[in-house]
Amino acid sequence: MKNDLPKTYDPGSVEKKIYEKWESDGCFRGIIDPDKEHYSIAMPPPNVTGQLHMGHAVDNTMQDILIRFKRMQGYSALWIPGTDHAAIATEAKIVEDMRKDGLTKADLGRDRFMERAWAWKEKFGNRIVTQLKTLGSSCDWEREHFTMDDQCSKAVLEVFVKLYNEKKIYRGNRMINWCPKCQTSISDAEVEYEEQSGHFWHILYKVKETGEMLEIATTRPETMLGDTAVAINEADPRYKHLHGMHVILPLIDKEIPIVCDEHADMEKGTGVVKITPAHDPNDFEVGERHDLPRVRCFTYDGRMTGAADVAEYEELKASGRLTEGEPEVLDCGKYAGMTTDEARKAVVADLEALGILKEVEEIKHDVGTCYRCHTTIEPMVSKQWFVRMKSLAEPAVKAVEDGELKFVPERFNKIYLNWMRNIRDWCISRQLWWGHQIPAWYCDDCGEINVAKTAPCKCQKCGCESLTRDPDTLDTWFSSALWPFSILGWPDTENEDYKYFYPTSTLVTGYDIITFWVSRMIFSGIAYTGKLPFDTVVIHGIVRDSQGRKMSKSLGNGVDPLEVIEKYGADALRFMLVQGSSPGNDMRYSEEKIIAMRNFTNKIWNASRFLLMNMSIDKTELPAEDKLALEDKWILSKLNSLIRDVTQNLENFDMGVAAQKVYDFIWNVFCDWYIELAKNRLSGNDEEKKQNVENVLAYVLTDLMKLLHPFMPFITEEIYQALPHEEGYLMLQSWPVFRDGLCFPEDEERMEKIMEAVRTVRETRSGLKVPNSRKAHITIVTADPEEYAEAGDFLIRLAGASEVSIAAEESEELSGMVSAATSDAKLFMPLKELVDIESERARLNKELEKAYKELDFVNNKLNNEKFMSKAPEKVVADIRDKETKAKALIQKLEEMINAL
RNA sequence: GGGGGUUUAGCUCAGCUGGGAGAGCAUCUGCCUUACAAGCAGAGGGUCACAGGUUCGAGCCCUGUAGUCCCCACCA
Repeated sequence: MKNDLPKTYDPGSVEKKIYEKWESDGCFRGIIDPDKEHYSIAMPPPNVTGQLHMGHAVDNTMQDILIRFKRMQGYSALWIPGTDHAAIATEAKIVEDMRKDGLTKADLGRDRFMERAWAWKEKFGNRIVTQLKTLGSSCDWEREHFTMDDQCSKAVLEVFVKLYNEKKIYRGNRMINWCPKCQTSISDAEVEYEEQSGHFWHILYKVKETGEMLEIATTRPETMLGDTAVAINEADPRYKHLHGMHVILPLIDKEIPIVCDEHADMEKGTGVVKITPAHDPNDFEVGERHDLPRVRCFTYDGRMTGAADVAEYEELKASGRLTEGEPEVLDCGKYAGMTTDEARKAVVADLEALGILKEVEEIKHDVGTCYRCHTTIEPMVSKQWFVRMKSLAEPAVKAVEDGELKFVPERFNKIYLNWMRNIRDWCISRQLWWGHQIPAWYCDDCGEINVAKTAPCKCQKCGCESLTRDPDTLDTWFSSALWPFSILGWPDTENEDYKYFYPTSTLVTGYDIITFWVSRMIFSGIAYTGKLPFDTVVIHGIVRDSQGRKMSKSLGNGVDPLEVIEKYGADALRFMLVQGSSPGNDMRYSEEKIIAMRNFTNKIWNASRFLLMNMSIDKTELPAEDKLALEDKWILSKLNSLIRDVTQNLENFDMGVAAQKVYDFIWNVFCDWYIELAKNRLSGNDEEKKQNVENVLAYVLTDLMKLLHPFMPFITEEIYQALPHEEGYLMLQSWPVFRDGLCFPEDEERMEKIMEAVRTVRETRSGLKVPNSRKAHITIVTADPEEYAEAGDFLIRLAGASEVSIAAEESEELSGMVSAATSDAKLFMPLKELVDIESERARLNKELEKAYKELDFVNNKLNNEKFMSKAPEKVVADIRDKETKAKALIQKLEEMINAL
């Protein structure tokens, strides 16, 4: 007997204690067991920059639900956690942090900077781990990884060298996205477009040969200094006479050719477009086609180039180190040193002064910005490392087309395929220090590129021993692309973990990183391990604030999951995040919702408390079938269906639906009905009955705790431990299975009839405003009294009956009583004084009206020949059943009205 | 410019392959019924955005329209 349990559930005191026990007893450990099938998940590694936010909470809750479910189902489950070094994001934060101390990267130098960075990583990486534990994540911490640890770094080197040798990685001067603030290149995927208002400046360029003025529109006049051509469309009748001619570039009076190129669209603007091959992706391509010189007029920190920049270029040229395709540098003269914004103003002013600024148009256009710092991106030609994507993308496209890998929900297949089919070469070098340094050494003598896993002692070409390592690091996604197998020991393919747990099973992540990460893991897995890294990608949405806005630091509307857990418990938070959500859709956070879930934990707590207070058994054993009461069979049968449904839902990744069903069952079936009915036997004197009902209660509650466990691991474990139970933890028990022997459809039906009677009485009493204390002797008149054998106890317990008589026929003495009807029975209550005959008649007539409406509906169907001939049997049978019931109800009601 | 999501009760959202519309919160009524007032019992509240179509039957399938959100794209 335990009646000392507190009336409200206190998650704070329970959760931490349980997690520690699980962990110290090794419950999270993935075990290599050849007799079992494996189920593994690689956790999307949170960045070491920050702390847990709601996004992580959803992501990890969903993974934990799956892993706990599969673990209980008997799979050898492994969930590998870890963190990501998040190159650019982390470096930016570290640099910011350094600035507080008045330091810059240059002040510290690379080695000391890295020391500082690692210290940062330790601090924030650990914080994330603690936070994931608070959520209840059942991951194997002994296998925790970090994208820059030895094992992951080894995989990175392996891949880089392999791809380089296969000529799938190359270094070249190509158009890249440059972030002047982060001072690094970024990949196409990392550019975010923002609508900004800007201008269209119409500038007049003079044609050298004819002297006429050509009108050219641009949004970026400052780039004109780097123009090396203007383009027209070959077919454009307006400019046919200009083929092969030249224009004089204003401001610097440089002669540049007029070229014909498909890029020039006759429909747009004036049909003439300036070409700046070094600073515009399209122009770059035009330049390629026409072999135009590339002239760079911006520096890497976002200013106009000047004499010093030119000198630097000349020096490089003189040393013979200039690589192919490297742009020339222009001395912008009076504009040199200005920021691009300043230069734009100056250029426009000068053009205007010259009288060749024909028009200024206000426009809105999309401007590329850095996804980390939202600085405007400068497209630049720059020498970077690239991955040739075509051959890698092909099998990755095919895998999804062929259905070997699927996204849940399915619509994300499309998004993925669209991206993968249109992929361009991936710029993987970053001008950062925090990351995997590129394993390339340049010969100081001959310039040869030496790529190797370890520093070579001499140049492979000329044998010179003076080598300089490429200072750049790799895109952070380069290492995370290898995550599912690098954490399992690849490239050591003989590693036991790799052999057993790879490929992983399911990937759970948000739709926002499908292109960044998911797609790259897919092609990487295929290319390097020969296998897809997972077979299913479960996509969830993002958590928004209560007004539907994205949670963000700048809005200050973020909700800290830890504070929520502190206040309401991890179980409540987890349940809120999945219940009522659907795959791939965003959800809103609201305090009301989480309170509702906290209330649910409390409901569970109290239901369990009630059981424990009445519990005399110390071992749960389901009574033999003939010892089961009607309500026992009913709940067991319902539970059986619940097990089947919830299992199915979880297997389909419908976690929201599964959660909802368990919630409904616990609250509206188990608590509201079964526990109330159980009280009949619990408070009686029959020891055997008492034991039987205790067993059923414990049995059902135990299974419910199992079904709920993946969603609410803590409270279920706590309750399980308090109930009579098998040795060990709930989290390691086996998942309930559907049992043929526990299907009692007839009993379910009989029970539903009695429940209908209970509801009808309650409804009637409520309509009459009968005080709760006022009990009544209820008479049930039914053609089949057997069916209602148990109804007496139920009505007494649940419907304010003092006594219940069951009769096959109506007798004299029932006349003058308040009456109500179900389709199967008439119910009489001596509450006459509460109602006069007219209002009683009105009440019954209202019921009757409803019944006739029902009959109308049914008749409509039955008289519809097409329906009768085409509708499936089951539907027709259902209608016929309703007809019978409606008719019965009408008959009963009419008799009652007549008897008034 | 292309693609996708979404539109269901006052609010937030479910609704599985088409078979008479659901939950939580909020509202109203009555209850401290010995697990729970963070609770119990009952009630009200919806032309499922709009217009067509397919079907015996449409919230669900098809076409179009509108609102809203997002993604992708090189628009000078």
